[in-house]
Amino acid sequence: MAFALPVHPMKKGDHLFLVDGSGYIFRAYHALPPLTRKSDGLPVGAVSGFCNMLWKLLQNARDTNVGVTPTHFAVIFDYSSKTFRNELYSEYKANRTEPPEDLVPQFGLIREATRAFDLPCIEKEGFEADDLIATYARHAVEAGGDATIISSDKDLMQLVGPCVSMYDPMKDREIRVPEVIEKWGVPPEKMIDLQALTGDSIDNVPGVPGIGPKTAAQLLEEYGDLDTLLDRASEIKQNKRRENLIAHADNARLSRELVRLRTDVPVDEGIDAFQLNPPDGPKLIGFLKAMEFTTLTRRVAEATGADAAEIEAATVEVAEGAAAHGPDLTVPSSGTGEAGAEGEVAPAGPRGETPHQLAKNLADQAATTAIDRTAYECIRTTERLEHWIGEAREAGIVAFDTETTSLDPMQAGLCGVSLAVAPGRAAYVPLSHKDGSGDLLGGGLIEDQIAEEEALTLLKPLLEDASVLKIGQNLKFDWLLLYRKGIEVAPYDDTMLISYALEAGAGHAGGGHGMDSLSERWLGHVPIPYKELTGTGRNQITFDMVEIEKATAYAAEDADITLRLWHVLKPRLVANGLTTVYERLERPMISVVGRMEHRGIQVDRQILSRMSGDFAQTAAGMEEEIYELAGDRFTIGSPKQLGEILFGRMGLPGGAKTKSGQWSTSAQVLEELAAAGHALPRRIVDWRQVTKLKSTYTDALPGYIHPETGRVHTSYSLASTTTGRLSSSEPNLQNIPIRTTEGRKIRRAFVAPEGCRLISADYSQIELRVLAHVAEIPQLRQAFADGLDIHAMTASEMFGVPVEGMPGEVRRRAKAINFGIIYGISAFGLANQLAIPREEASAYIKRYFERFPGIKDYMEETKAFARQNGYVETIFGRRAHYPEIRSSNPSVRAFNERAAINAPIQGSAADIIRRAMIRMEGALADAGLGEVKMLLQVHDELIFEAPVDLVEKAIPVIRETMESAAFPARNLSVPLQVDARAADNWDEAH
DNA sequence: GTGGTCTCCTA
DNA sequence: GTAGGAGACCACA
Repeated sequence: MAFALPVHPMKKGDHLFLVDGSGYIFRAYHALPPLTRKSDGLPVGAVSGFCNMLWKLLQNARDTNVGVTPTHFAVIFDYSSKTFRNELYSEYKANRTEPPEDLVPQFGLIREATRAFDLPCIEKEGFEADDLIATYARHAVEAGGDATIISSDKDLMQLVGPCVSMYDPMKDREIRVPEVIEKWGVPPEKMIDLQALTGDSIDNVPGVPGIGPKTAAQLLEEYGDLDTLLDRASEIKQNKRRENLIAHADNARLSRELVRLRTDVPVDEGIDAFQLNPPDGPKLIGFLKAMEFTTLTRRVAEATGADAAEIEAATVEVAEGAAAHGPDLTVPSSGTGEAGAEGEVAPAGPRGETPHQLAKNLADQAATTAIDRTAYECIRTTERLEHWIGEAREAGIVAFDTETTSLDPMQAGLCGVSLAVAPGRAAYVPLSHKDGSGDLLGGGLIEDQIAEEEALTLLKPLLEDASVLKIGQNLKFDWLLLYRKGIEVAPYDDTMLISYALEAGAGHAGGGHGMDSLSERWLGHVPIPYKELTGTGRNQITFDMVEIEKATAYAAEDADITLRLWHVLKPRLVANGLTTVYERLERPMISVVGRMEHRGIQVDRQILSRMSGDFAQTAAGMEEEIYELAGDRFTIGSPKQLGEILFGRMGLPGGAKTKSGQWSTSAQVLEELAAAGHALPRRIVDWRQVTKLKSTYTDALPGYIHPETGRVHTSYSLASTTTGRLSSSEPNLQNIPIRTTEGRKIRRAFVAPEGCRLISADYSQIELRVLAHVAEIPQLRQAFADGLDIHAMTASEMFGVPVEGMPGEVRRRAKAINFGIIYGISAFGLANQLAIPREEASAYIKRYFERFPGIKDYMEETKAFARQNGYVETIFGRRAHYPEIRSSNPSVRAFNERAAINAPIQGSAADIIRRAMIRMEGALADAGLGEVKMLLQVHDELIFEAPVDLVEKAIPVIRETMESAAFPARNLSVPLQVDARAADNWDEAH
């Protein structure tokens, strides 16, 4: 260990150690025993290896093969592998692997570990660790010192020289010039040329096909360097090798720029700041204890003379790739920002600008370059289509949009496809446009259109190409349409979901995250309205009847706008720390939900038809009685007429008024009148129930049965709630009745096919559990840990009534209060719910806050946060915006405050089930349960269809996946509980 | 035909 | 008291 020296600049004889932190993480993860976990399950294997390595280098470097003691020390990380270039091309990386889930939390922990060792933790936005290491190594040498790079990455070997060496901490092996030559056959200064020839499949550096390290070394030995080799490539005897070198010379030069490290990064910290100081024993021990590294804790205590028993474990936050570093989730890539931009984003600006400037320029360009609809091409031949596909491949990115005959992706026919490869460079491929000259059966196909099948055959490889990023707006629609046609679009981005991650609830003009409002908001451009082409109402035509010229302007514009929006919005994810939310919670839902919608659920038409008949008879009888009691025939379904009868002619005491000043005829009002002994209101309530069930469910559902699949395919909206919940429509399958016996029967029409069962798995009390976690309420946590009846526990705590033999009414009130808390309680609302005086409700709330003071704190903190920031966050970092929370109108403000209190709870629960859904297919497949299909989501419930013989095996897999869904991103302080059951129909399964 | 209002279904 | 979607009615075009 170095002595405590006064600050001094690095000088001759000094030795700088530069640890490649990001590289180490991946290497340690794979090299060390996989299942090192803390007692609470947190995986810490890589952190453990990292700490041991640091300690060894700091304490006993001389005893290792490094052989020298450092005077300066720094740990370097990738700021985020999503530097601008990854932002633009993250999907461009072939073979890019997502890090394993149990490695993810360790990214943040390793930074924490570095700080606990009191070592500089260096990263710089827009640059990779390798570039920083190269720059600092140069600084050290220029100051007359030496540098040792702690890494075994071949990408860094180009830096090795007389004063710079490398050290592989796993093998305790030094890497100097002879070692590089031994391993690669070339000296360090030729490593760049060697890598340019061999390429790198992980980082997607192209290189020259057919040339591996052996051949590359031999060629460089013979020709000296890459330029000479390429100039004299024609002399090479081997035919294939010569042709490849000539054909891929440009790739080799590009690759050289990708692998060359930059030594001129404008760093924020000088190397003088890396001077090594003695460790802060207690601080380090606190961290090590928190990690439960007992052996190392003991060693550090011995070496620093601290008493480990006296020191408390530190509190260590586990973030899922801490917000600002979410992009660290991808494997680091090589190359510099400027080189990566070469030839691919040429319009963006001169070389040498930082990646973020480049991204900003692209965004500005996308937003400000005028949209010229006359510049779009109409693609009418396969040759032109192939040309555009080539352009898309070259760009590595393509926005696309499908034009169809219907808004329902399960029914829609394809009219055409549009593509955009750069802002302003867009085209439309008409496939099935008609001129109306044909007969009524739809003849009159216009000539000079590529046949759909032919076009899709050409497009499929592009749409499925792992190295080309596809961009859509509301992509689930196009994804599902193409999925029906045997194309699985990947990889992709969705501008609607990016916008949603950025500002759910922000509520700007135009409402949501549709293309028209996004275009207006971000590009200042109003796209051609769809209705301008198709008309509206009874004269509306389908898109295939639109003139091709107009269709081209419209469709190509959509693709153009989508691409521009992506340039503008995608960088904002990084800037706002929302990349992780988008990549882990939003984007993966497209294919998961797309498949669910595609599967649909079987609905028994007979059951519904029979019920409709029964309901019709019942309602007819009721109507006669109602007319009798009212003394007149009227439209019972008209609240206005009903109000006039009840409160006008019959003179019953009116209760509440509606917004527009009418007497309310809500069920609540009618129930009160019925309780007061009036006959008519009771009949009305019953009639409404029956007609509601008939019109909304038993009559409507059969109309949604798909003509070909015979099943019902709902459509889930991924971006229409403020909190992160899904919504379901056409039909809405998230509001199928359950509360009443009559209504519940409708669920019996949702069935499993012959030989299968439906499995229903639902989270028990998930929102209260989330509340107990986020508000840190000890009694609630304990009650959940003990598996108690949470409402009874609440009642017992509040009213002092023992749980044994508690009256139902007492528990019911506590339950209402618990729900009220989740909804951002008000005395008014609780009084309403429980039909008690407001004063009494007030007293309940007061007592609740006294018993659970953490709740009050949570509410106040949440409101303050929302006022301060205009949004609130779920435990996974999803944001829900409440721009009106600062309204001067007290009722608007109060409403927003309640919503802001509710959103983190409802939204965290929504995030958890999203995580479960995203993992479910893989979990089932891993268990050999690929035939078990997830069909529906109802906020806290998932419905599956499974072959009978797989049901018993599937249930534990489903339950386990759901119960562990928060992990490892978050360690909930409360267990999640899932109840699951199987049956022939949804009623009995639930 | 479109849009607002009222009511009611779910978590 | 939170978050949704949908059907019926009705006034407006």
